[in-house]
This record gives sequence, structure tokens and C-alpha cells, in this order.
Amino acid sequence: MSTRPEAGPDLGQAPDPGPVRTPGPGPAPVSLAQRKRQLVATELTEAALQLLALRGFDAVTVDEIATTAGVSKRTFFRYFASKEDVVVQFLAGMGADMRTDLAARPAGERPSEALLHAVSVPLTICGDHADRALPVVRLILRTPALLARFLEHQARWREDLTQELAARLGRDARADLYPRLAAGMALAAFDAVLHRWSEGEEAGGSADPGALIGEAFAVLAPALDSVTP
Amino acid sequence: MSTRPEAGPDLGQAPDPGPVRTPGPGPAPVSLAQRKRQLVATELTEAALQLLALRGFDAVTVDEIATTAGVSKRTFFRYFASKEDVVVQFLAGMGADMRTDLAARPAGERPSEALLHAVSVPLTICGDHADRALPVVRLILRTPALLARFLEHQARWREDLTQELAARLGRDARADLYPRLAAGMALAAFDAVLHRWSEGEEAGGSADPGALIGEAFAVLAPALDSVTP
DNA sequence: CCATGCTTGACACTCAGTGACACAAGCGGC
DNA sequence: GCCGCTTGTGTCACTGAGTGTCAAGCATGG
Repeated sequence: MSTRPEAGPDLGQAPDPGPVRTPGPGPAPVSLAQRKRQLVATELTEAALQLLALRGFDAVTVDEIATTAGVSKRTFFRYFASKEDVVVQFLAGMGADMRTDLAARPAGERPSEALLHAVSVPLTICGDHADRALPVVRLILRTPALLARFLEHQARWREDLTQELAARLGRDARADLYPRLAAGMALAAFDAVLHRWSEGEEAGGSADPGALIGEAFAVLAPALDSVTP
Repeated sequence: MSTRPEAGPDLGQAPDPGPVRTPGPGPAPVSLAQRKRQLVATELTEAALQLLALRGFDAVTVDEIATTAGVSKRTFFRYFASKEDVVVQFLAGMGADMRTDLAARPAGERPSEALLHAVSVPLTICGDHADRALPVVRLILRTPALLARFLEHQARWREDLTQELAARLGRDARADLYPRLAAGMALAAFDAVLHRWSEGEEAGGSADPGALIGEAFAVLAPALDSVTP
């Protein structure tokens, strides 16, 4: 792969069913075609997560994943933009609505409050499905190639949060350091929590990420709100 | 490529001359072989930066870069672990001594002060060589593949800063959120400054990064020092 | 002069990722 | 019922990154 100027997989291009969600039933798609797509997608992620967790990222080829899922290599790339994406989209999908969530917060709310809520969304989801999410998070954090991709996604989140914050506060995202700085701080907290969660008690993940993020924001809050007292 | 468990290029494996520095003469290596190595390395980075800045990351092949520099593709990969690394190492090399710098700060210093100095090092270097550094930074920030690699490097910095901070404060980097959180905040400031610097006045880069980072840390300081008053 | 070690180029190979084309459903109109 | 149309898929061929191997080339030290 490489830069992917504006490419990406041809995932349901009509009423975009959103990032492929893996196992959870959730709001099932309606059309037959959509359900078929969904089926193949989950089959692929399932196969990928199992194989990769078992043998490591490098020891598994895309061909293997595809064949295990019962499709061709070519079809794999019609669902995911890269080998890394099968794993990362699992996490990244959860963060996609951060911006929406931030935009939905009441206008007068302090930045620290609003950001805390936005960032909490994916973390509480993780916490609620720890059995599925924890192995994935661990795999990502300890595989350089996956980490790089994940951070790339995160950079997009940061961009989104920056824009949204700038809009909320009536500031210029270019000329003013604060919006990007605040977004970065929120994501730093996110990362710290993710690390702590994945490392704590190498057995079954320790404290609830929802609680940890609150702890982190207690430290951040004074700085986050210092610009709008 | 992919995960690179512990691989990397066979860069001077004897008394490792450190990351290949590009043009600056600096403390020239002594041995003849070392100087030859250095020469090839700078030739490669020079060729790469020129071609990539001109035609974009995807439109240039490693073969081209190598041939332009007068060596073979195989030799390219003996100097750089990946196509991205030619560009990124330029920046990443500067950040490598962050940890050393942090460790060298007086023990009693407030975390915000110590971190500010550590993070300032690469930024002031950038500011001092803006004519060379700015195009590279812009290229990295707007090329997803390069950004991903750069963030991967930064993750290593964060790890280093985390360890060092934990040591300084006598805390446990695993159980305690604060060290990683503080390191993340410092790097968030770093990123914000880098963005601001690269975007400000699309002409020639605006305010001095050294000044910008001070501005950012003015916001961060209360949070950074809140744990050790 | 010869042995040793380091660097390089040439070659072959794996694997990620893409483009092109042909083929098989599912579906609406007539 | 048949005809198009769209959509998803497999096959094939191809580019380009990255690696292993081997056989020179060229410095050094004895």
C-alpha cells in the first residue's frame, strides 16, 4: 500500500453501513445484499483476529486470512484497505463517533467535561466487551505495524476533535494552539488509559477504563479549562 | 516490510555513529569506512527528499531514489529500514536524545520545566534549520504513510519519556497513570507546535517553534505539576 | 603477498496491493 | 417468461516493497 490519497475500500458505498462491526448484533442492516456484506466482513475479521493473535502479525499472510474466511485475497481488499485495517478498524470504528459526540455536548459545558465524554465513549465500549477487546488492544499495542496504523487513525480523530473544539470555542484552528493542544491532551489521556488497561494484571485486564479515564481527566481538567474560566 | 521484531538496517554496527545526519558536517566520523558510509547515507537522503518533495511519496520508487543516489535498491535498504524511514529519520533522529536530555535535568526541577526542555531540543533545531526542516515536516504531516511512521517513532519517544519520568518521580510506570499521561501531554504540545509551525503562513513558516512550545507549556504546566507541588 | 572483513551489486523470491475482465447472482420493466 | 442492469466475486497479471544469498571488490593487517 502507501499513501492512499483518498482511496479506501469500496465498503457499502450506498447508504454506508458504517465501519464493519464485528460480532455484536446491533442494529442489523435491512437489505439482503447488506447482510451478505456484513457476513463476509465479520467472517474476515473473525478469521484475521484468530490467526493473528495466534501466530503474530508477520507470520500470517492476507491470502491465508482470506482463504480461512472462504473468500479470495482480492475480496479481502474489497473490504479492508490493508492487512492492518482488519485489526485496527475494530478499535478505530469505535472512535469514529467521537466528533459527533463532542458536537452533541451542551454549548456552555467546560471543555474538560465535553472532551471527557467524547473520549469515554470508545473506552467504555472496550470495558464492556473486555473479553473481545483486550486481546485486540494488546495485539495492536505490541505490533509496530498495527500501532502505526492505529496512531494514524488517532491522528484523524485528533483532527476532528480539533475542528470541533475550535468551532465550539469560536477559535481559529490554524492560528490558535489551544484547540489542537486540548485535543492532543484528551487523546494522550486516552492512550495512557489504554496502555494501563492492557498492561494491568497481564491476566484479565484490571481497572475499568471508564474509571481510569476519569482519573486522568482529573489531572488534565485545570489545564483544559484554564483558557475558558 | 511489516513488524520488524528487532530488525532494522545494519547501519554502522560497530561504534554506531548514531542516526545518519544529513548535511551538517558536525563531528565527522574518523575511520575512512565510516566516512564512506556517511557519504552514501547523505546522498540517499538528499536524493529522496528532493524527489519526494517534488513528486509526492507514492510517485517515487525506492529504485529511483537509489539510482539517483548512485547505488542499488539493495543498498538503500542496508541504510534505511523502509522507504518511509529516509524521510522520517531526518526528524526522528532529532528526537532521539529527548530521554537523555530529560535525564540530565536537575532532580528537583518541576516536571513541566524538565519536560519543556527535553521537548524543546528537536523543536529549536527545526527552527534553526527551517529552510531544510520545514519542507520535510510538511511532507510528513500531509503524507499518511509518513505520518504513520513518524507517529510510530513518537510512540517510542513517549515510552522513553514515560520511563524516565517514572524513574525521576519514583513512580511505577505500569500501575500509575501519571508518567505516561505527562509524557503524552508533552508530546501533544510538540505535535500542536509542529502543526502550527508547518501551517502558519503557508509561505515560509511563521513563529519560532521555540517560542510556540513555551506558549503551549504555559497551558500544560498546572496539570503537569499538579501531582508534585 | 595473502588472509580477513566490510560493503556492494546482481539475482531470485515473498508478499501487499491494484487494475482489468469475465462470470454469476439478484432485481425491475416489459 | 426474457431482457438488461447493477453488484459482488474469482482469476490473472502486474507493480513495488522488502529480504536472503552469493559472489565479487577493496580496504586493512600480518
